[in-house]
Amino acid sequence: MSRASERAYNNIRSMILSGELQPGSQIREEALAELCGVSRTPVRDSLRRLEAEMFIRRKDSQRSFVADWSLDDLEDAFQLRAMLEAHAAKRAASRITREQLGWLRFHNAQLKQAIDMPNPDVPKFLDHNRQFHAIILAAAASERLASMLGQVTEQPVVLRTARQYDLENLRRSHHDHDELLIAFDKRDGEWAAAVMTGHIRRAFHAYAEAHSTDTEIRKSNLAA
Amino acid sequence: MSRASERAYNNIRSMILSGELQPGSQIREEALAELCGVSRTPVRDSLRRLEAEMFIRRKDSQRSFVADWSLDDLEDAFQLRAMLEAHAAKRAASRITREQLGWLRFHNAQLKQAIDMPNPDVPKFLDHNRQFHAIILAAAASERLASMLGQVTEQPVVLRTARQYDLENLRRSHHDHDELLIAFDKRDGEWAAAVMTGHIRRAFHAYAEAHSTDTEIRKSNLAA
DNA sequence: ATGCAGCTTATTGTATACAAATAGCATTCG
DNA sequence: CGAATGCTATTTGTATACAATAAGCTGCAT
Repeated sequence: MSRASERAYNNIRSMILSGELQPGSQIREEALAELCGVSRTPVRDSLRRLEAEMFIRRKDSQRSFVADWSLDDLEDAFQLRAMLEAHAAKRAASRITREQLGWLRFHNAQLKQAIDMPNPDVPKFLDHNRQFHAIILAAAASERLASMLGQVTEQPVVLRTARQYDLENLRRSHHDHDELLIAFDKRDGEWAAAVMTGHIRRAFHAYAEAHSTDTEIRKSNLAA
Repeated sequence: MSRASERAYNNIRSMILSGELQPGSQIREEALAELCGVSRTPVRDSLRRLEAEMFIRRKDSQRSFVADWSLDDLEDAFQLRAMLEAHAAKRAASRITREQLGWLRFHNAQLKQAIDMPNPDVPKFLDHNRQFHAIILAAAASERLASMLGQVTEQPVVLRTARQYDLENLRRSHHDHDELLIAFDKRDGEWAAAVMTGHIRRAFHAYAEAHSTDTEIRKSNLAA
C-alpha cells in the first residue's frame, strides 16, 4: 500500500475506532479526502477496504455510513473471534517454536509488570497483550486465519474511557496467558483452545458490560 | 456496486476460478481493463477486493499475481470452511423457520433428482447444493459469518473436468443433507454441526484427490 | 565473465474532470 | 391536506492524464 492510500486508511480507521466519526453518521468521500490531505481516489480505496472489514456499511445505493454496532453485533463478532482464536491456539500448539515460546513468556511478564504497579499502565498492558496474541497467530501459520481474525479483533471504542477492563479482569487475562503457556509447552492443542475460548469470552463480557454502561450514560446525556 | 465495477469484478473472478487466468501469472490492470471493456478505475476496485479474498496476491511492491494454491492452502481453506459452516449449522438449528426448512427439502429433493438419472446433471446438482448451503447460512443470521464464509467457499477450479466429484460422493452429500434436515427438525445444533463438519471434510478429500490427479497430469504434459 | 550503474520502459499510484445517479425539496394535482 | 412528480443540488462512479516507482536492459568496469 502506497503512501497516500495508507495514510487515508489509517486515518479513517482510527477516526472510526476512536469514535471521532460517530456510528451511524454518513461519510462523504470528499470531506474525508480533505481531512486526510489526499484526493478522493485513495479515500475510495480505503472505504472499500473498511467496508469489507465491516467498519463501514453502505445503504442500498452507494452512500456510506459508519457502522453502528448493536450489542448483538458485538456478541456475534466475539463469538466468531473466540472460535477463530481457539483454532489458532490449537494450531499453534503443534507448531510453535522454542523461540516463539520465549517471546510469549517475555510479553506475558511485561504485561504482568504493567499492572503490578501502584499506577497500572493499561496502554502498556494492552500493547504486550496484542503482541502476545500476534505471536500465537503467527505460530498458527495460516494466512487466511490471520486475515479473518483481523476482521474481528478490533472493535470501535464506543467507550468513554481507555481503561476498558478493570484490574481484576486484566489479572485474570494474565493468568489465562500463563495457562496457555503451559498448554503450549505440553503441546496440548485441545487445552490451549479451551483456555483461549474462555479467555476471549471473558473479554466479551467485560466489554459488553462497559458498553451497556456507556450507552446508558449516553442516553441520559441525550435526555439532559 | 455499480455497473462497470460489478462487471469487472465478476469477469476477473470467473477468469480466475475457471483457470483462464493462470495461477502465478502476473496481472496488469490495463490489460484487464481492455478485456472487461472498462477503465482501470473499476478494475482496481475489483483487484483490491479479490486481493482481500486472497484470489490475488501482491509482491513486495505493488504488482499483482493470480494466487497459486498449494495443497496446504487448499486444506487450510477447507479446515476454516468446515469450522465456519459447522458454526453456521449450529446457529441455524435454533433459528431456522418452517419455511426455510421447506426450501431445504425442496433443494435437496432437486439435487437428488439431478443425479438419480441415467445421465446425471452435475451442474444442476451443484446449483441446488449451493442454494441448500445458502439457506443454512441465511438462517444462521450472522452477516460477519456470511462474509467470512464467502472467502473460503469457492476455490479456483484448477481441475480439468467439471465433474469434480464422482457420483458416489454426490450421493453421500445428499445423504448428509438428509441427516442435516433431521437435525434441524429436532433443533439439535450439536448434531447439525457434527454432520456439517463431516460433510465439508469429505468434500475436501474428494477435491484434494482430484487436485493431485490433475497436477500429476499437468506435470506429465509439461514433461512431454 | 560478472556485477554494478545508470538509463529506459513498463506498471502502478494519484489527482482531477466529467458523467451518472440519488436524495431532498418544491410545486402541483387529486 | 396529502401524495406524486419533476427539478436541483449533492454525492458517487468512471475515465483519463500525469506522477512516481520499480523492473529490465545496456554498457562499462573489474
